Amino acid sequence: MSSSLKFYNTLTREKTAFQPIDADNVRMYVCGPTVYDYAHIGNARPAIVFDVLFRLLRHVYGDTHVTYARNITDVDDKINARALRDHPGLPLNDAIRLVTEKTETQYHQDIAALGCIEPTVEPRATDNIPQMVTIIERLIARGHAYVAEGEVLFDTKSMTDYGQLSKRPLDEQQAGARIAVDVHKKNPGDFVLWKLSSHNEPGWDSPWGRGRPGWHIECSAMSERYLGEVFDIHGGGLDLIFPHHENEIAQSRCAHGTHVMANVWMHNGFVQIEGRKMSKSDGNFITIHELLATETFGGRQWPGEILRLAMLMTHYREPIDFSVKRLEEAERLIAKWPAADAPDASVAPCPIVIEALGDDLNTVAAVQRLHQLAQEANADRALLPMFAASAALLGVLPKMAEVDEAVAAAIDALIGMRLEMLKAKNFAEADRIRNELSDKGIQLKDTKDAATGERVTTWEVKR
RNA sequence: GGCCUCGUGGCGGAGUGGUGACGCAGAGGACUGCAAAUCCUUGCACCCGAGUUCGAUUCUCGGCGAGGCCUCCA
Repeated sequence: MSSSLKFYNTLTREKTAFQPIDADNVRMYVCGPTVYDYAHIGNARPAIVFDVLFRLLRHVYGDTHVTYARNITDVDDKINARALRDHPGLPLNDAIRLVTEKTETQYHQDIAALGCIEPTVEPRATDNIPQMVTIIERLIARGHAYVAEGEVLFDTKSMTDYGQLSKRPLDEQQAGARIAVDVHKKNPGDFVLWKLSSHNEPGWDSPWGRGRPGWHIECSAMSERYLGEVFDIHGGGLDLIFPHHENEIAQSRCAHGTHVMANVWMHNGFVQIEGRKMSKSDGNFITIHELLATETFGGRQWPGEILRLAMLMTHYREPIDFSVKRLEEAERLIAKWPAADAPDASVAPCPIVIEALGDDLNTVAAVQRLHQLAQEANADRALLPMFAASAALLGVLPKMAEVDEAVAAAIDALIGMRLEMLKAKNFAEADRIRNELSDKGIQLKDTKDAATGERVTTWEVKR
């Protein structure tokens, strides 16, 4: 493979060349949503960022040679709470299913609007309980986990190099002293693999009784099932580094006896509002749905492609301060880009765009180049396919507006009338026609024929 | 307290040991009957201090400032 990809690896804190374990099957896992409520725009960032990465990998290694797994977390105490709150009359399992199905559907609609293509597999935690039990059994058998007071806990002291990802040695953690030190834990940093459920909590039978999994174990189980014990890339938000990913690593490595879980760990930065992390628990967040379908942000709705472009205008590891001004700039940019259908695979994207993306997903440079290509394509239609292929790689290609032939003919007729009015210097009538079309969302553009100096009018559907 | 990021013009943002990207907005102009679109021109910056260097925005150290993780969290 000639294209060279480099990614910043949280594990080493360095940008290094990417070498897939198997170029015929490049494997990536990304932590997906916990489905209890609308996803906020901060949740959209990893979905978009790793969607771009997925597209890039598919371009480099081939569409059928990349496996992208993104999970749905549908077992969680927040889901239970939401189910009890919203559907108090129903049996718990039914209430939970209502909450998770509704939220999952909404999530899929939201990120589809943001231009994200579907991952190869999207496993659910509840479909992988036996796999989790198997891993926990293995951890116990290998002396990395123990049972105490109805919980199965991971024994962090049993792993000599625990803390590599977050660079947080165990002894130093105690300085924080904010970890709830339960007496039944051998060490304060030990975390739950399995906990018993009461009657009004969802539960599954296990060797340790009817219970439910801890937070981290699902990703270990699902990544193993779909990607193998060791895979190429694991992604997620910065806040997952500790404890979630650290503990995933501990579980997977100790269960499998491997030196790494994933070779490359990539983490996206936060979306901020007024300089602070957007967070559900802090209450300062705006949902994707609100941006798309309501006027709560900036007094208007925002198309998904604008939200996506605004997101890609900042490097994925940097924080983004979400603002109306930023969205407006994205809108101005995209408004100048030509619409096109995605070309077939025979049209190569611009090498500069590929190179930019290959340099630790430098979407900023890629978008800048795209903007140049757009201007070139506007001047010379022959360059349109390359622009379109490049834009498609980023997932930000403006779609051709659907206009049927009869309408187009009517527009052309009106344009013909306007040109006649102009020749007759009947400006009032000419402007009336222009305004009439404008009101219907048709923007006229007057240019001059270079050879004859004659006025030439073209039109497009306003975006 | 421990551990991580980051600090570039009005805004967004690359990048580099040595001619101060680029985009958006702004200003001026061309074109136009007037617009829109397009094109041309243009002002504005590298947190502070010390060090290394012939030379630092770029390297080192120290400040200051912002944010994050250590508790559910993308």
